[in-house]
Amino acid sequence: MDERELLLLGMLKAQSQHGYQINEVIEQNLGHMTDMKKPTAYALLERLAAAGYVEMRAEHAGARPQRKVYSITPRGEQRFYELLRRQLADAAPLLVAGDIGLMFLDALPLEEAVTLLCARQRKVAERIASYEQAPAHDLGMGVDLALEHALALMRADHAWLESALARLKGMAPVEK
Amino acid sequence: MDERELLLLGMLKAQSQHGYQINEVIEQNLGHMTDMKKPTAYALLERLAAAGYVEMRAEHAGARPQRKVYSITPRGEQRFYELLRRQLADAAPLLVAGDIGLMFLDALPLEEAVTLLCARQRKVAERIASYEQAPAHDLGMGVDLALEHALALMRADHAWLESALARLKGMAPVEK
DNA sequence: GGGCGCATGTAATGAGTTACATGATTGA
DNA sequence: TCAATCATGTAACTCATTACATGCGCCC
Repeated sequence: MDERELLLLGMLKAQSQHGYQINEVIEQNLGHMTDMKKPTAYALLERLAAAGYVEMRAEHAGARPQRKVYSITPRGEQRFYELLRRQLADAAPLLVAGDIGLMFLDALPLEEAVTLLCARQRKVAERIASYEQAPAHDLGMGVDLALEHALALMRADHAWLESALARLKGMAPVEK
Repeated sequence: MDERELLLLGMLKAQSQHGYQINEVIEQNLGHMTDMKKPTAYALLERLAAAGYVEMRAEHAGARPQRKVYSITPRGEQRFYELLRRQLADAAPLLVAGDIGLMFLDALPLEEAVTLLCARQRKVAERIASYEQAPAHDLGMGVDLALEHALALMRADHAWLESALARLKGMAPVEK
């Protein structure tokens, strides 16, 4: 949750924006980094405004619907740096949901387990490919770093699956 | 959420248990795999019972407090296999909270960024060490697989930090 | 009899998602 | 005029967490 706050503050620090804009950037450019949904972002922006971290000014200027442009406040900048420092120094526990499945792998016949993990590996490969051709940086070099980090983890995941599959296949045909 | 259901069903498939027992195993042996808290587990068990996936029978046998022993039902086993297959074949999006921080790294002076990432790397190293001396397997070989997988990812994380730090340090002293 | 371990929860709170609602403008 | 896009949400629901509550038995 903190990371979503950091994301919004960071985006507003780079440039004042209205909610729709923010949601567009998230959907189109940052889909790899967060899965925050639109209503969540709108609600968070309101909470940030209530906390005094951002300011809202209505703007039904020339354009069509009235929009609410948010800008970061000095207190918001402080908050941004606080969250940023905390998150950079912190190592998230890194719980992968799929690991629970791995735990019970031996409940299935080896052959099927291999098939399923192959499918998983294929999906990981696809995701890697989609990250690799990500649409260049928009918000500075940090985004590249983050993307690279995500890629490194996914490649490790793929490699681990490779070795696990090799081992599983190795023990499969013994019992026949 | 599905993975928590899978975890409980898997544990009950291996052996009928009461809630307290399950929570103990989770706290003591599976702390690396899930962060589910006690009240959550109790509530989930009730939901599973309501759904007909597990059966509950009260047992105020010899021992002290009355306990509720849960056993998996045939429908529960079906559900278990369904969830297991889905999760084995599925590649979770793998969103790491810390990546958001990385995105805004350039908002800090290089030197400080390096210090903070060093701290993060240290924490990752500690976590790796704690996983490495994990208390052997309890629930079959699958647990070892899952642990190994988690370790592989953490080692990749550590290695990536190493290379990123090297690069950052390389560009630091230019501007002085 | 006082504290610890066993065993089960409840209540309050908050965060997030999905699906839906609303209304204005622009282009075909 | 109809659909798409812009722009903002609300309502209902689910899930999870935290902090607290309860009560029994065992051991010192």
